Amino acid sequence: MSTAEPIELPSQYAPSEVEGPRYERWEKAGYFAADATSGAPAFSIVIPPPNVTGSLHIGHALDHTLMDALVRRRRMQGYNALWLPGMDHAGIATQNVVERELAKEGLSRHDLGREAFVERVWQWKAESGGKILGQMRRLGDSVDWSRERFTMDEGLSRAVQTIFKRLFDDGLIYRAERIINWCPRCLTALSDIEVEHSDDDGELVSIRYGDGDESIVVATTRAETMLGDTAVAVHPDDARYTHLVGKTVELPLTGRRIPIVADEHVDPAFGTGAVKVTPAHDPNDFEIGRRHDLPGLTILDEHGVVTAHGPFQGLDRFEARPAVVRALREDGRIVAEKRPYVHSVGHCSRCGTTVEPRQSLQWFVRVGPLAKAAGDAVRDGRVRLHPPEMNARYFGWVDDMHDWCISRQLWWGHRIPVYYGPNDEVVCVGPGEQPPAGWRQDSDVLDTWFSSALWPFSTLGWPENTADLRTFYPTSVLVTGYDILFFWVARMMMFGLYAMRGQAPADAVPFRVVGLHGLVRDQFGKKMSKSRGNTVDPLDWVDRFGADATRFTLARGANPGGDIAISEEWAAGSRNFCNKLWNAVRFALLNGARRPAAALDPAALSVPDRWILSRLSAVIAETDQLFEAFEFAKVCDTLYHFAWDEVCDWYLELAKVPLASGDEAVARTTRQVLGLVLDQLLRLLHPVMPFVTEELWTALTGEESVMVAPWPAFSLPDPQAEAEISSVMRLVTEIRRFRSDQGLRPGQRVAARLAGIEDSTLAGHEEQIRSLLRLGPPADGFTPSASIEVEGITAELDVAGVIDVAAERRRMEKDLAAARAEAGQAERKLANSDFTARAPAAIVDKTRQRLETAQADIARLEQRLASI
RNA sequence: GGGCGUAUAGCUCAGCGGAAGAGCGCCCGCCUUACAAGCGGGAAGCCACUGGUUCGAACCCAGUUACGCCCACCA
Repeated sequence: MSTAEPIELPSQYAPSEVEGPRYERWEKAGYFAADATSGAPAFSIVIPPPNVTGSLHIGHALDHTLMDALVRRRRMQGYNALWLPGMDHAGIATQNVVERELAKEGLSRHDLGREAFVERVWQWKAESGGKILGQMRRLGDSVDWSRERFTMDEGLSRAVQTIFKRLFDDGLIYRAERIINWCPRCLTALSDIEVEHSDDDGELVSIRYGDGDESIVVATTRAETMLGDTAVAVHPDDARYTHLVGKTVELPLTGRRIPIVADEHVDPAFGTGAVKVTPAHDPNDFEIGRRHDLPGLTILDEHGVVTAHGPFQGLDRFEARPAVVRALREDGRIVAEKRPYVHSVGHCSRCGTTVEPRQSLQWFVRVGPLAKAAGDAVRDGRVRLHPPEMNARYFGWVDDMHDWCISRQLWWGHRIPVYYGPNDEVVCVGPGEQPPAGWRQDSDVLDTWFSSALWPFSTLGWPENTADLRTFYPTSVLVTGYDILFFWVARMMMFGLYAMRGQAPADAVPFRVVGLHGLVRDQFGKKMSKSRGNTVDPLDWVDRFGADATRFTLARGANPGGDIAISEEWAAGSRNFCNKLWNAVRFALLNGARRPAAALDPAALSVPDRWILSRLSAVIAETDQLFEAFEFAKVCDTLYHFAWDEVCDWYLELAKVPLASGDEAVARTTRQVLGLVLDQLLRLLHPVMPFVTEELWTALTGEESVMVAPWPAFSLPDPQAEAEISSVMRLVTEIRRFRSDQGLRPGQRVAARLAGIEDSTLAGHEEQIRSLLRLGPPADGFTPSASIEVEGITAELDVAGVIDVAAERRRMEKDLAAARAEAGQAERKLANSDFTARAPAAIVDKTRQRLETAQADIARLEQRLASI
């Protein structure tokens, strides 16, 4: 009720006392849980599953803030909102962690054996995995814990096996001998996206193969691979070498003779125009080898150590390289060396080891038709990317995708459901099926991304036709950083469209909208990295500034697709904003304001009331529109300025007069409006700042939770009140400026007369203007010694003896110069007949008004300058 | 080697065809009874450069320069 007793809050907001208990209460109340049987429209988001080995970093904090804001808003809007949490088993990463643990005990995974090792990983997961889930609670993530999933759990494993079988039966999964990226440390194949390229220093050596007229010079940065050369290739049209094509040359150090072949792939303009061909250790050479039926000679084992080549046997590839060069030099074979030679080198994204291209037998997904469908879904608008500028990148990727190597020589992961018979027969086994007795299963596991590609539907129960799947698929939005648009988003698109293709075409997509945000960077826009020492631990911020401040800082920087620069100062600013809200509500409660129980009586509203309600209406509409457009930064900015600049700086100050007036009817209305405005504001802010809004809103309303309060839909526009209050603001600001310029103490009461106000639109606002400016009434002996004129009202102040005439003159001269410039500009424009004839009438009118205002200012200032 | 993006106040960024904006920082003055995590006032920008389109350009077009990112099997 609006007549409630005053409540006094502490003068500062203490997040740490609020956040833990509030989260627990929400969870216990079941507010996070979605309902598959609800008739309400569904809204669903699946979390990008963090690695089970991971902990919350600032990028997650951003991601989660945005998702939580979307979900919380939808929930308040009455949607059946689901935010589904879970984790990724993170094949290589997790296996590495557990292997490192074993190493401390002096063991390797081979000492345990496969079964025991996998058991050990599960044990590790139970004990130390999922740290990040606890951290999500600290952030305030409103996820449905009852639906938490893990990519290796039983249901998801069934989904993996099911889709593998389908793809296999459709001929979209095949096994082939190919050159793949091999990590000699992790001892597994890697897909292209698990390889990171960097420009490294190397050495380019030119080597002469053969002798005399029958010799040819090739260049390489990987000299050791010459041991595996099985040909030299030249361009078919290269006249320099036509006499050699079809002949053989002696390969130095080996005594082998290798053929010279002609192949279109060779660029005759590059180097000598001759290329050494190592089919087993280079993807291009592999293709050349296939075209010319050349044997592949593997010279490195899985550790990258040279096998069976005389003096080089047993040398690591990086030891073998200089050793081979040395031997060639002694043999007089090196014709040129270039060092350093910068070239692009691939590294394992997990451990940084230089990747070795290696010929081996692996499983692949034939991506052609899948990628085509993934591209089409965006092209025809079934899936929209936000911001749309990301389309080009997306198409660039899906339209030119190479087949995906999905087998990994690891133990932790989904084992490939293929069995081999005694005579190498192959069978792919679906869920529930039994392989023929005695057949052995493929020893490889699947790429982690294979299971995460199923995430939007495997988590909802697919391949069963569950209520969750029917209700929440396709998911509404996918929120993630643009950096994994290709890694993950494109793959979910491929598999989602494939697995769900039985549904209506529009409903097979895994999500309808992809909201892409940028990377979190430091205050200078630099990438965060441990080596730079500029990383931010979001939990440290949660501890020091509160979860809301951390979230607000991130959301406030989140322009669509753009990177986000943050620093501690920004977090402190957000914390200050929390405190500002706290104190605004504190003020309201001290004055007995509460959210009104009944509708307001429009007739009782004062102009300031009508103004703030009108502004509130506009802000609600704007917030809605910005949320729909994923304009999180602008949502935050809009609400920040409304709360601080309008509600606190002006409305609360204006409200002090009626609250102190002693007129109970007037005070009651003000309390009601104050209660209403704060109630609505807190609801608007709740998606981004859940904790402080909850604490304040429950105090203000006495109700259970703002989480389940309806989203604002209030509208009471009042242009007349807005115009009046903006006049008040101009007058007050102008007088404040005068006082400040004149060095008058803000607290000092100055007697003033507001001449002309009785006849102006501001007639009813005199008391408030006096209150805002601490102006006293003109008493006996009042002698105006300075005057400020704004909008036809002349404020005469009795400041004799205090006023600095020179300062005042300077100020007026400055204003005058500005007014003259303004008038001149407008005049010139209006003198241009092209402008008056061709510009829209509204623009011309506006310019005319500008001119008139400026001219009036000039006249006024000139007169006052003359009289001062 | 391809593709994309960005250049606006000291810093980080909005604005994207009709009078240059925000946050932080900076300067001046204030403990004014919600808040000093605060209040009031203020300074600060040839909107990268050069041309073009337009009555009008920070905004559209072309070129230049400088950064940044993504993709790529160049020996």
